[in-house]
Amino acid sequence: MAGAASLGSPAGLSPDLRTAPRFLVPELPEAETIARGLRPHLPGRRIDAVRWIHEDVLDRPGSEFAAALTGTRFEAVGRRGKNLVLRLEDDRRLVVNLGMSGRLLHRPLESSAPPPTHPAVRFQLGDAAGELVYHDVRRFGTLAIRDPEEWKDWTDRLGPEPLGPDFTVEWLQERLGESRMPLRSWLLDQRKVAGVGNIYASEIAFVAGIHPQVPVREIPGPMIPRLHHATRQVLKEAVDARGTTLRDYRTAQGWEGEYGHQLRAYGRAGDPCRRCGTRIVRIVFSNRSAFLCPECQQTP
DNA sequence: AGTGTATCCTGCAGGC
DNA sequence: TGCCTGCAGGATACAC
Repeated sequence: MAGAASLGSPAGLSPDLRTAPRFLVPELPEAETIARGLRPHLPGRRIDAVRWIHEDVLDRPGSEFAAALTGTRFEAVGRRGKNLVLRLEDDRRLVVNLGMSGRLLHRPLESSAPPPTHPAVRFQLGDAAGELVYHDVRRFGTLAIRDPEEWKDWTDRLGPEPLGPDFTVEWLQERLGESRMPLRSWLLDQRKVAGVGNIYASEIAFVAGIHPQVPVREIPGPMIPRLHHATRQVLKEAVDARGTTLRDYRTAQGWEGEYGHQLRAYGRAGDPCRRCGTRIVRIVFSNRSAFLCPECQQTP
């Protein structure tokens, strides 16, 4: 199985289903969407009990994990790159990396929503506030408790937030000049920039009009503001759309994101480029698919 | 410095 | 109908 067919589907499905990616990749917009969904519910809530269904997502034995959190209150809900950061009242953080299929959802005590199919960890909240459920089909996600020093070390190792003030054209220009990595690989490296995964990397390269395999130091200077703008634009649009619609992905309230319909390149192999009509191509490098328009994204 | 491979895990498409 | 295989991906470790 190669090319378009690997992300396509049998004839007979609607065009939307045929072209929309159907694999979960929670990236910055999905994490942001979940954070926004949890923010009204978690701050101030006490963790009354922690039950683990799948210990393998925890950073320590389940009993230790539960003991470390029980009785503590959530203070704030944040995000760092693709990770959710739940700050506790004692300044520790519960850092949730969603991996490939993780999601974090709040369930009120009397919820009419169907129960989660693959719960991995459940946090029972005090004051009849229901529960916080970490749900993860594939369990590539991780939940780590970090004290303030560990948190600082961890967050310092990540690159800047692409939607934050440190991600500037000047910074980008300087960093790109230091590396021979292909653009897609560079964007995926969380130490360079935090929050971009395989879906949005293809989208960003498309919007910027740059081939994903171009070594970043060879990107012409005049293209760098365009890449900077494309990065922000794609991520902002996706945040506004509440993430990409993917089979496994749901927001904290159980909604589906809308960005899947707006994808320009990812998952569209064989379909016409929305800009020029040329067929979108799927290539594989570094063991991952990238999607591009061979006309719009010629190597500079 | 960068690439490729394997690992964790599950669902699902496709072949038979 | 169902079994089997391959594939998808984030992060990481490791060999080259």
